[in-house]
Amino acid sequence: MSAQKYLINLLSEVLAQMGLEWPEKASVEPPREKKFGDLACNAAMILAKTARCNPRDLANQIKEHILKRESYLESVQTAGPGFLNFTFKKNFWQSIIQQINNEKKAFGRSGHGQGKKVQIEFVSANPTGPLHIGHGRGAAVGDSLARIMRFAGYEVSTEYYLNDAGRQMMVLGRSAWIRYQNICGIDAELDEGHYQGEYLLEVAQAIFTEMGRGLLEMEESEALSICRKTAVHMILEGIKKDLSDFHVEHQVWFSENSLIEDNIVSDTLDMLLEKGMAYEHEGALWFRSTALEDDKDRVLRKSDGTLTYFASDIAYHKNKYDRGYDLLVDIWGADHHGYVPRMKSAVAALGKSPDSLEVILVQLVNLLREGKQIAMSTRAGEFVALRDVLREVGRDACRFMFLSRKSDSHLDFDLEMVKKRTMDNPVYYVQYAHARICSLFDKAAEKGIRADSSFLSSLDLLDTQQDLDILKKMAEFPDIIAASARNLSPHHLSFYLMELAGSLHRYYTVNPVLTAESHDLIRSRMVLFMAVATVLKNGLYLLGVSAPERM
RNA sequence: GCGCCUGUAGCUCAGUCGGAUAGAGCAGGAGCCUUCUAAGCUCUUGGCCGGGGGUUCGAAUCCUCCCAGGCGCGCCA
Repeated sequence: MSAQKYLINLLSEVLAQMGLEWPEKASVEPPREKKFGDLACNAAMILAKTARCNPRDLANQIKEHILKRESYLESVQTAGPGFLNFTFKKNFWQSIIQQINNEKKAFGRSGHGQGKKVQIEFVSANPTGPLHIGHGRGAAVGDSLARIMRFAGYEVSTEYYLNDAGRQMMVLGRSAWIRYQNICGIDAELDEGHYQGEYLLEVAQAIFTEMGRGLLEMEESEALSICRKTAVHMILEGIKKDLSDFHVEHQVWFSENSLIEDNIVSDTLDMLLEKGMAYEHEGALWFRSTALEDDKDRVLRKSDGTLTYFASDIAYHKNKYDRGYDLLVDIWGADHHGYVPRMKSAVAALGKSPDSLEVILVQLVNLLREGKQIAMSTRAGEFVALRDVLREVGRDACRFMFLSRKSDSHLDFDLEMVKKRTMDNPVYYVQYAHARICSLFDKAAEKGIRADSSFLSSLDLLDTQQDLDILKKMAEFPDIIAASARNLSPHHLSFYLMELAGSLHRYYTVNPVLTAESHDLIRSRMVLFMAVATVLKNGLYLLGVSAPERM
């Protein structure tokens, strides 16, 4: 059991004895300064009003009650305006090693999510070109969040929504068609509305290789259809490869077209009409979003009869709910933030709580090289592709960088910096801690020293301040996972891993392991290191970053 | 004009449900390898938490007004 839970249970019992209840708002957390002990609680200050006495007196009463009991606590102190500061016995912390050793890969798992069914939809870039660096950030956040939430006891499914319907696809087909005609020596020009990217040249080349000049003989509509389908297929394959190279998994690929073909969109629109949430006006169909959270009504079907993306987006979200998810997480580029109110309105119109849709807005990535901005313009086709960045800086560094920031803060991504092996680029700091431990175990094996669970008996030798620092840090891991899941914030985990790696590096520098003064101490430190390696590896896995055994 | 996000050390950023004297890395300064990986460690300099008001035992955190930067406000996608 975690120290936090242990204390909350203990305090709840004691408070009950005193005729008080554990206040939900109270917190049990590590205090800023070590001299205040392992964990601090503010319950006395919160309860002071209802108990009608001053916080310090109340804290003292609670303390007296606790001291009458048998517990893992070494000391209880009151301090400041009414904090209760707790210090645990050393064996409480030492036992974390046994727990890690028992649970191994599962250490850090919890039932925090209570099996809640969650769907995370992310990337969902239109299949009109390769993924760029901004998509990469969303991909890293979504994939890691899925891993973290699964670990924290949620039932998570990941999904990519494929916009394979609508005008954009037509434009894409025409752009490829023009490229194809160019290859055939026909004078046709891309205009501003077309996709300019070089990758369409590859698409056109592929068609030419397959069909020769055959398309020129066809009706234009047929040729366009071939161009469109080939382009979408090839681009989609590229996107899938980019994602798998980035170790990003989407369990479901959901086609917008299928929503239309299966009449899910039209059924949804009918339902909105029935509920009075949609109305006809000037030949178009409108969604009455002002009745809910939006500041103006939105068009669902244009007067020319075509659907807006919003119409299929509503149908798509309805379909998600119909599949039984309790929580929908959408990860969008921050430039789409204006859609949040209308989407929340749509959710409400579907009869669901707006809180059952969480939109994570991922800020755009500012790509730099040695501090100088690299210009990016999607329209001109001059964006920097994710695959190029991966090739240059590597998957691990790229993912860790994306996951070391709050997703809604702007990210300066300096290519030269991300390649550096310094603390500007902490991924190596964390991985190095893991590699150091593995290397040490190789050395131990050479010397014929082995350490396994049979050495867990001498853990009481791990009693220095540095031992305890590292033990307490490891004990935090399950709570960090749960908090990252609850806040939909993978970056908490990145910062945690940097701290744990720091504890390990400090420990390593000062405390010899294989040349420690006694056999028991050697083994104790080895099992300590084994536990640290496990936690680092589990944490890195959740970030989608490798834990190398050698560097 | 309206709305959303951001503003914390020279730089890049953490700061969870409002908690104690605001943190980390980098950069600057001073040290540490005959010893398990120096991609490391130790010490140190550096702050009006954008600004003003408010809420309370207590505010970087909540409310309000202002300032600066980014983004969005279409029968576009």
